[in-house]
Amino acid sequence: MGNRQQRVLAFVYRWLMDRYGPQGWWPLVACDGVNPTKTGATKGYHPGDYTYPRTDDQRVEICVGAILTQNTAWTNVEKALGNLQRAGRLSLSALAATPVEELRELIRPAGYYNQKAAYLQNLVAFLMAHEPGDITREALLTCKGVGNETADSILLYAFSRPEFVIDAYTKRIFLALGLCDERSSYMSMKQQVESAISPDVVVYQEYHALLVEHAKQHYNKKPFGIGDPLINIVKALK
DNA sequence: AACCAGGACGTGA
DNA sequence: TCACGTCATGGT
Repeated sequence: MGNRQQRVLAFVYRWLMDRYGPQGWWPLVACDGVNPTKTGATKGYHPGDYTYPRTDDQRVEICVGAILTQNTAWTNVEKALGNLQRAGRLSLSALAATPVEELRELIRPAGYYNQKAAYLQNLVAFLMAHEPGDITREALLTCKGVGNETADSILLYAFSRPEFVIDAYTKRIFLALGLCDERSSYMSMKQQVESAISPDVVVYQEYHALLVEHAKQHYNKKPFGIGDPLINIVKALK
């Protein structure tokens, strides 16, 4: 029964990669990656280069971005990250030394800045207290402010672990393609993909990024999925 | 002028 | 478990 879903998920990945090309997630402020074929925003992305993150600071930047982007447009996150970098606060030690009032002001453009400032301080303390090899999904989830998607984003993009990320876009697309229903849980969808696509950090990184890019084309205004060619293609698939 | 953005938490059924 | 209110800025 999972056999068709398996084929569909593999097909969708190839189709998206064919259409959009490598996405080069996660974006980094101090990264000069450029891909002229990419259709979406290219700033800070490094398509085809899977050697990131290269430094502890880049790892921290990804973790910070994962918190800041919660229910927030990435353009707003970029402003906050820019503030942090200009203030020299985009490192673990600098963040740990930043008073929460200052942190709030720096990340204000990302919204929910009171909550997120506290979440960031939690996460910074957590990261300082754990070795990279020591960081498990369960451990991350004990941080207040780190839920399923944020944990998986951190693991996949900052620590190169094969954890598939589900987000609101993924659910919209999977709904339209008949791969899940309205009340499918985060974990059920994650496990569905992870049992269909063998664990591979690069594939998981690209697949999630490709789903976001595709959703930005066809799934960010209601009714979702209008004009998405995948719907009919997948429907015709056996 | 609504509506949505790469969610998570606290609460009450 | 799960549905609902809350958190907040900025672009379309």
